[in-house]
Formats: sequence, structure tokens, C-alpha cells
Amino acid sequence: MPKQYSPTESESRWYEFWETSGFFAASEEPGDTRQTYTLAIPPPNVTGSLHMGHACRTTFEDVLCRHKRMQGYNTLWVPGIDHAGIATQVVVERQLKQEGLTRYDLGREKFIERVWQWKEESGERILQQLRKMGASCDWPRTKFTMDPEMVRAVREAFVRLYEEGLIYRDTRLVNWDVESQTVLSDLEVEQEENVEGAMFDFAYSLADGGGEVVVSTTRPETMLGDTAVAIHPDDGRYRHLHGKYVRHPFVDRLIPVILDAELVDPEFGTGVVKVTPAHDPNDFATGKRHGLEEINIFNLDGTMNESSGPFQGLDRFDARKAVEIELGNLGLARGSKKHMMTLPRSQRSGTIVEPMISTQWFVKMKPLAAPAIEAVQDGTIQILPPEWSKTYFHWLRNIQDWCISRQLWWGHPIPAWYCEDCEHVTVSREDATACGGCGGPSIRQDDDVLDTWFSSGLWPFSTLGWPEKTVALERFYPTQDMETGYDILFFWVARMIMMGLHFMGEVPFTRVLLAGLVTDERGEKMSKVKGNVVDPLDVIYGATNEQLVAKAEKAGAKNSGIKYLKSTYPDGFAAYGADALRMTLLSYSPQSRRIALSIKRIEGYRNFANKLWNASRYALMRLGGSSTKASQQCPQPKALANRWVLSRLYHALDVAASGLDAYRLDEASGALYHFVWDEFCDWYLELSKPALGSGDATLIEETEATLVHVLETVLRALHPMMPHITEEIWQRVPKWDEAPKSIMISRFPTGLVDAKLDRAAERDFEVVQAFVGSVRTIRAEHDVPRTQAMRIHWHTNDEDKHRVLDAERRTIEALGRCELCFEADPAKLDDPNAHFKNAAVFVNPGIRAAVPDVIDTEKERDRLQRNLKKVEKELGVLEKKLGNPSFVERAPEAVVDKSRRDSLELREKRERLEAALNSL
RNA sequence: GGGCGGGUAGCUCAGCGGUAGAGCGCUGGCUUUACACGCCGGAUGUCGCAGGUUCGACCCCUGUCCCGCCCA
Repeated sequence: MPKQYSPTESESRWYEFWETSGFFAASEEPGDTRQTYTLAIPPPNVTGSLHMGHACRTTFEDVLCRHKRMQGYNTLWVPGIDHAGIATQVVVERQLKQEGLTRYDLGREKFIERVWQWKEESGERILQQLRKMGASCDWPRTKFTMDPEMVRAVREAFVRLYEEGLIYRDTRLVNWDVESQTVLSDLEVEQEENVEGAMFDFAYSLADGGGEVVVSTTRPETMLGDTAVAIHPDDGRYRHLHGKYVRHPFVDRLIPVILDAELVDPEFGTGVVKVTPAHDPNDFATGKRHGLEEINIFNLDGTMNESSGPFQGLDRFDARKAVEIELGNLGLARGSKKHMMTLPRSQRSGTIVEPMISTQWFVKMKPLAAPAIEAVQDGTIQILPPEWSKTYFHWLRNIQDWCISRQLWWGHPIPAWYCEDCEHVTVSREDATACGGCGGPSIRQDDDVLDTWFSSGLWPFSTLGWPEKTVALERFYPTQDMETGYDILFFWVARMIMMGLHFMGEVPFTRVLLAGLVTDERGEKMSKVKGNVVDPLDVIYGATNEQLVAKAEKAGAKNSGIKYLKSTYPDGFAAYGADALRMTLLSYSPQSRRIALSIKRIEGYRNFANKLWNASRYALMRLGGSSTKASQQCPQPKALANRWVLSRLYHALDVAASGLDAYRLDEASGALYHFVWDEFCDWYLELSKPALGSGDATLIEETEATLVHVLETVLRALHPMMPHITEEIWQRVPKWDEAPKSIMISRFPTGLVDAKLDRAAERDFEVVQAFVGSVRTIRAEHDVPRTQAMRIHWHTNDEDKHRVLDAERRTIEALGRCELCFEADPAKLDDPNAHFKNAAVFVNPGIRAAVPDVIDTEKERDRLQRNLKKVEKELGVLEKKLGNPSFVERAPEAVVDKSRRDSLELREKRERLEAALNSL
């Protein structure tokens, strides 16, 4: 084994081994009675390339699946990809643009062909990339949301909802994305806050010539669609306007003054409001109340249409300027001032969304939401971290109907046909050939497609074969866990719950695990423009700074982004490996909404992988000449170090098990990390050296058995988190006969079921650790060279401690590079003519020791004073507490007792330290 | 306007009613035959601010100020 672990080659080798061995496959065998564990992947977009978000999802999910698989569950992790309507269409349109074409040049059919072609090229790429992370998906079951079975499921769902009256068509004010030229659901519109805009005032002249009214607006161009001017019915200032009309200055139209208490806040602005029913939600509602005409003034691309008179053809923002100028020319402008406002933007294109009146398909949500609320309320579905349930409830309780039609070409066509001879709309599972109403042949399918999230909502059961009653559906639905980012709680999770309950009559999963979003190490969102995108593959395989910069430049990063990249990662990334990246991502608390990924941290876990590698190298070397193998039984050693390390191992396994169960993967991975590094490597391996070199056959045998047992066990415990390196090592560990051929199909180690904590061993070993620690501190602080042995005179009245120090004398001497001499007469420890000659002293609980002939007086004084200060501070706190009668009375006895004991110990320590200080 | 989350060591973050923790960074020493991607030491915090509850508060409550996100 080389000195350094290099993940690159090893990871792909083992991954291939697992995949070709069929270890990822879930079983549909009729005789298989194992409990199932199912998790459906949040399908990445077909156009996507692996980013940290995917890496994070994949890691968490893979840990859950591998853990369950090792626990003996029939585990199914369903992989798949999403057709991602808008996103994909935009990508392909961009490609076309480079060829100087638009989708209209190709026509719908050719365009869709082109997208499929692109899908074939790029669709598999993201799945290949997930494999690089170690994802143990059941690949042959991969589903694409536009696969024929998925199409069938989508149609079935649509038709059923339509038949149940839950899908309907309606004309209302919708969110229009003028760039993508499609309607958006409310969720796809993001509000950009605190944008500086202008509030523009202008006057409408009264039609009867009797003066004017002044209105304010941030969108002057919309006045071209004004069909009313509203005032508050109780506003005395405008009583004279009741029943009057104003004249539109640009289009030939008389506009009524209406009274509306709901729309108008008399305190705001002039107290007169212009009303544009076709382009503002509040005005739309007002229009409905008053039966106002709705005049659409925009074309679908955001330019002004024929209703906008002289402004026709202008872009909406140019029209704004033009309207202001013209109003000025007519002497109607009344000035403008700065105004902070909120702008609705398309999540996809970023363009400002235009409210427009349009006929679209909607899903009635209230009836679907009610059971979804209940399922979380009654605990059928558990959301973790639990705070998110509040957000979930709030959204579902205030839910609006969902606009599901999109004016795109790429997506599931809406299975509705319009008849040219009658009004009937035919909605059908099969492609319709005749009108379902009049039977006439002149029908035309709806041009629109469905919102991507409509098919995603069916994911947990459509992927298992629904609406067919398949074995998979029967066996694996409902799934157990749904792991995803909180950003799609509404988009996806809530909708899956609603759809699952509606179509399957059962929740789609029983736990929702929400993780934070990965950001850069400053906590800023990763973005191509900022140049702070960390590509998981670069982290896994390594990249030079030049490569990172080149990539960022190609992706369109700004100069500041490039600068950041150059200064933050001047040396680029080493090939840290997937396991290191996985551990890093796992180490962040899922409670946190932000995972500020730090490369230094990845490096730390790369180092951990190397540590594990070398610890194993050591263990395997030591075992080389012996016939000891890892066994399935826990050894029963006698030596303290062996007993101790087993106890600590099982303690760590226990923490890991609860962490895995509670979705605290940070705690689980942390427990194993610290066990391996701080206890197994730093203490146990060092302890094993003198033991294995002792010549004591019994000791050697039990130490070998313990060593290999701990290693083999901790590898299995780490496997879900670091699958590759654990396999690489595990394969080399000598094991029991008929051991499985891969660690991934071995059993996950259980904690305290297998072994009890050995409290006595832990307590005794703490004495050893403290003693060795004190010796090392003295050596370090007094610059005693490592080669110089230190003689240590010690004393204790405590029988237990005496026993331990006697028994572990060799260990301590080896670890501390010292020589221990018990001194029966404690007075000699203070006697400058005996042991206390140029001596350093230390005081551990119940134990005192003097180390003669080593000190530098100044340093020792300094050190003692530092210690003394600490002791006094602690003692002060304790004595204040104990001096408080109500503490002694009211605090639990154990707490009071402990304080008493600690205080006694500290007093003794203070006394010794003072004595030592005085004798310097 | 409403809601949620956060403010703990230089940085990124855990933690929790009983004397403050990790990783990185900083610092001193070490070619210790598993590992310098290492080993052994050391330093570092009025736990945002102000009240309150409690024998005891970083932790619970109230108010307040910042930061972020979501919804309207």
C-alpha cells in the first residue's frame, strides 16, 4: 500500500465493481420478504450539469440508502431526470441562436425533435456525474419525465382531475413572461425588493371641462389601458367628481370616475387611483367589481399593441418614457419623485413579469391541499427539520389555484381538443380523433404544454409504473424518505404529497428531509457571473487555478468574480476525491439553511481519508505475519487499552446510529471521524505498538484481534459516508470465512446491541490519558528533548488510581517517554532535597507528581501561574455557588455533590501549585 | 405588511438550563519506521444588546438592533 491514498483511480474502479455486480438493484422477487426502503431521487434537469446542490442531495441520499441496504432492507433508490420545460427549451433555443435560427424557423415538430436529440446527447451526462459521487441508484430503473410511461401517467392524472372538476380552464390575470412568452405560476415569479423607481404624477382632464384629477403611478405606460379613475366614496375632497368622466389624452375614450373603498387609500398620494384592469391584479379585481372594460395594451413579446394608439410598436419600457414625454407636451405631467418598489421577475428568464389577461388551465387546489395539511398535522408525514412544517402549512392554507398550462413547445402536451364546430372541449387519455361533444372530426389539440412540476408531482408513483398496478408500485409505494432542498418545498414536495394522496390514497413518503442550499464559503449564492461556482468534479478530480479561471471566463464571470477566484484558490484544487467531498457535505448541520462550502474543509476530510488509509496500512502491516482475522464476534480482551478502544468504538457506533436515524448525518459522521482520528489513531494505535512488541503472546493475540475488529467495524460504519475508500481498505482486511464480497452488502454495525460500554475501562483510561497529557505538556513547555527520558515521581492515596497507574506503567512510559517511580511518602515530592530539585510538578485529580531536573525556572513559574489562575477562576465560580444556600437546597443533589467534589479537588490542586510556586 | 431562520474564538459553524466546542487559521516544538494530507504542546470568546424567569441562562421568556430567506 502506498503512503498516500489517491482516490481517483480507486473510486471509479470500485464503483464499476458495484454497478456490474448488481449491488444497487432492488429486488422484485416474489419470495423476497425483506422490509423495503425506497427513496425517489429529486430528478435533475436533463440539461443540467452536476453542481454542488446535486452533489449534496446525492450524498445525503446515498448515505441513507447505503445505510438501509446494509441494515438488510430491500432498498430502492429510483433515479431519473426531469425534462424541465422552460429550462431545456431555453438551452436549445440558445443553441439555435448560434446557428442564426429561432424555434419558429424550425417549426414546432422539428424543434421538438431537436430537443430530443439534445436530450439523447446530454441526458446521460448528469447521471454519469452522479455516479462519480458514488450514487447507488438502481440505474436500470432510470426514468425520464417524458418517457412513454410517464406520458401515460401524466395524461391519466390530467384526465382524472379534469373529470373530477379539479382541472378547469379560465380567463384571468396571469403572470406573463414576455421573454419566454409563456405564462408562469405564482411560484415561478420572484419579487425583487427595494428597487428604486419613480412615482410619476399626471392629470386627467374632466370630460366636462370642469378641471382635472391627478393620479400617481410607477408605470405610466399602463395608462393606455386605463378604464376608470377611482376615488374613495367617503373622500370629501372629491365629492364633486361623483358620476363624472375624464377624457383619455391619447386614445379616444371617456373614462368613468368610480367609487371604490377597497382599492383606494385616501391617505396615499392624491387619493385618486388610475385603474388598469388588464394589467394589475388589484385593478383587475376592481374592474370585476365595477364591470369595467379590460383593455390589453401589450403584445405577447412586451411591445405595445394596437390598443395603445400612437405608442403602438414601442417596447414597454420605451413606451413608459414616451408616455411621460407626451403627457409633458400636453401639459398634463405633474412631476415625479423617487419611489422604492418591488418588481416581479421571472424565475427563469429574469425579465419583469407582466400581468396579462389570458385563458389558461388551472388546478383547483383547496380540495387537494386539505388532506395534505392533515397528513403532516397528524404525523403521517414528518418534516425535518420540523420548523419547515409551519412554512408548509402557511402555504397550503393560503393556496391559490395552480396555473398549469405553459406556452412552450417542450413538455407534456395538454390532452385537450377543441372542436371547430361546437363549443365542446374533449379531454382524453388517448389522442382524440373526433369531438366528444358533436362527434365532428374538426378538432385541434391545445397548443400548450403542462408545467414541468405537474409531472414531477407524480414522481414517487409514476416512476413505479402507475397507473399500472405493477409489482414495483405494490412493493415500493409509499416510499420512506424524500430528501431535497427546502427551496422546492412548495414547487415539488407539497405537490407530490397532494398528488400522492389524491391518486394513490396514501402519502407518497413518510419523511421529508430538507437540507440547506450550498453557497460559497462567504455564504454567497454560487453564480456563474460571480465566478464562485465550485464544480464538484473539479473538487473530486482536481483542477489548477488556470483551469478554474478559464472555466469561469467561459461561463461569463465578471472581472470581480475572476479576481475572487484567483485570490481565493491560487493553487486550484487537489484531487480530493468523492469521499472527501461527501464527508464535507455531511459535516454541515442540516438545521442550517446555508451550507457555506469551504475548500479547506474538503481538504480536511481528504486528510481524514488519508489518515484512515494510513491507520489501515499500519494495522494490516502488523497483522501481516499473523493469522488473526476480523471476526463477526466482538473480542473479549483483558488489557485496558483493548477494552477501552472497544468501548469507545461502540460508543461512537451508537452516536452514529442515532445520527443516521434522526437525519443528523453531521453528528453521525462527526462521531466516526473523531473516533477514528482522536481515539483510534492518536491513542489506540500508539498503545498497540508497545503491546504488539511486548513478547506477551496473550496480549499480542488479543491486541491483534481488537485492532482488526475495530478497523473492520469502523470501515463498515463509515461505508455509507465514504463508500470508496472503505471498500478499498475492507477488501484487504483479513476477514472471517464467507465474508461478503463487498463491504456494501455487509451488515451495518450496530452499536450497543453488540457490546456494552465498558465504563470501568473508560474511567481508568482517562487517568492514563490525563497522566500522559501532563507529562507531554511538561516536556513541551520545558523543551525537554524527546530523546531525553524524564523521571517522574508520583503519589496517590486513591487505590483505584494507584492500581491503574501500576498496571499501565509501561504504556505510560512508552507514550510519555518517561520513567515512573511511585513515591510512598508525599512529602518527598515537595522536598527540594529529594525529588523536588529543579522539578516541574503537575497535579491530576487524586495524583501528584514531580519531575526533577528539567525545569527552566522562569518558564515553570510562568506555567504554574497560568495554571493557578485557571484553577482560581474555576474555584471562585464553584465556591460562590456552594456559598449560596439556595443552590445547595434547590439544585439536584448530583449537581451539588459534583460541585463539592470538584471544589475539593481544585483546592488541593491550588495548594500544590502554590507550594510549588513558593519553592521555586 | 406578515412569517421563518440566524447573530458563539480571526474565519466557517456545532452546541446547550449546571465551570464554553470542532474544523481551518495562529503559535512553539518534533525526520517518533502508519500518516508532514503527520505527531506532541500552546494561545484565543463580557456566546448581538437590554430586561425578566431560575439556586443557576449562551441555552427559556419579553423587548430591541442588525443580517439572510420566504410569503403578500
